[in-house]
This record gives sequence, C-alpha cells and structure tokens, in this order.
Amino acid sequence: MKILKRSFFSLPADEAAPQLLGCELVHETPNGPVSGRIIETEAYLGRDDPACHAARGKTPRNAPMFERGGVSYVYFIYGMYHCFNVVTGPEGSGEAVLIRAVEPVQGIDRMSRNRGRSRLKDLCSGPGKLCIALEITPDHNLHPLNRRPLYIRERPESFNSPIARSGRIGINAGAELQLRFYLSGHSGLSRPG
DNA sequence: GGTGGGATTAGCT
DNA sequence: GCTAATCCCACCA
Repeated sequence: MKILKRSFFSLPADEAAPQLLGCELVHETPNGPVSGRIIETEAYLGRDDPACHAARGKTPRNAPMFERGGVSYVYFIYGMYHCFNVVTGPEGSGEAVLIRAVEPVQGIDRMSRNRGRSRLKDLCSGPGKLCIALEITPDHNLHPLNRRPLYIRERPESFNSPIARSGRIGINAGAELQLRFYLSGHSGLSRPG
C-alpha cells in the first residue's frame, strides 16, 4: 500500500477526517513497526471553530496547526496523556484532524506491553490510548506525515465500510457540530457508535 | 451492566 | 486559580 501524498493533506479538515478512516497509521520504532487502521476521527476547523485550539490565534503550543497540511500536532492533555492530530488545509488555516481510535495491525504484542492491557479493543480505543500504544510522543510534534518513522498509508481500493458521524467527544463549545467520523458498529471505538 | 471521582500538569485568564 | 480534544478504578446494580 502507498503512503498518503502530501497533496492529500491540503483538504479541509472536515473532508480529510472521513477520508482518513481505513488508512493505516504506521510508526517504525527502533524496536520494529507498530501500526493501526484508523477507525475514528474528529475534524477541528480552525479560527472559526470554538472547540479548536487554533480558535484564539497562534500560540507556542498550537503553532503546528498553522503549518501547511501534512505535519503532526501532538499535545499534552489532562496532565497525563497526549493526543495525536493530522494538520490539514493551507498554511495558516489552523485546521486539524484528531485521530481518536485505531484498530491494532502491526506490533500487537508490543502495544499490549505499552498499554499494560491484553484485550485487543483496549489497546488503541481512544486518543490517549493510541499514543501510548503506538509510542507517539511530543518528539513527533511537527513531524511530516509522509515520511518515516511516522506516516499514514492509503486505504485499500476495496475499502467500502459505512461511515457514520456524530457530535465531537469531550468538548463544550461547538459540541452540536457533527464533526466526529467513525466506522459504524466497530468494536474498537472510543465510544459506542 | 453503568456511573462518579481522582490522577496530574501546561497553558491561559 | 482553573480548565482541559482522557483514562482507569472502585463501587453499585
């Protein structure tokens, strides 16, 4: 399978988010590859989206969101966890797609150790969990996602899973917008679909 | 099965 | 000071 081209990431976040479903997020660690198929995403739309980190302008933390689409935005949350985002859109737009859940594909034993959990659906079924499982850290902030060691593979031509949408999780402002996308009925989601 | 609260810290007001 | 794009465990049913 091919790696997503740089041009893919120029899409607006609300178009990129559903198209990332079914793609494989790969991390080639020094100890071997770990990867998962993306099954749940959320779009954050930039300056005009009150739930978006970029809504109140550029700061040191959210600066990656203002880059041209194609880099990562990794941030620290709740004093303990990290969340992984794919920056999309033109430079300065402040858009990104939060990866909320993946289905384990490569390196499952390693992910189990990283997470301290054995059940498959407990490994990557949340934005904080998948960062732990896939060993995504602030070192990967601003990383170009078409290059090793962290990149995204295109979904297969045969992909035709039904995509559902809902309100975004864990936010207050803008909660009514239907910007969460997921593979309906999948058992590995961060919340039931 | 479902829910309520604690963990733990950077960044913003 | 307060909040946050979260997770896990204890506890109750």
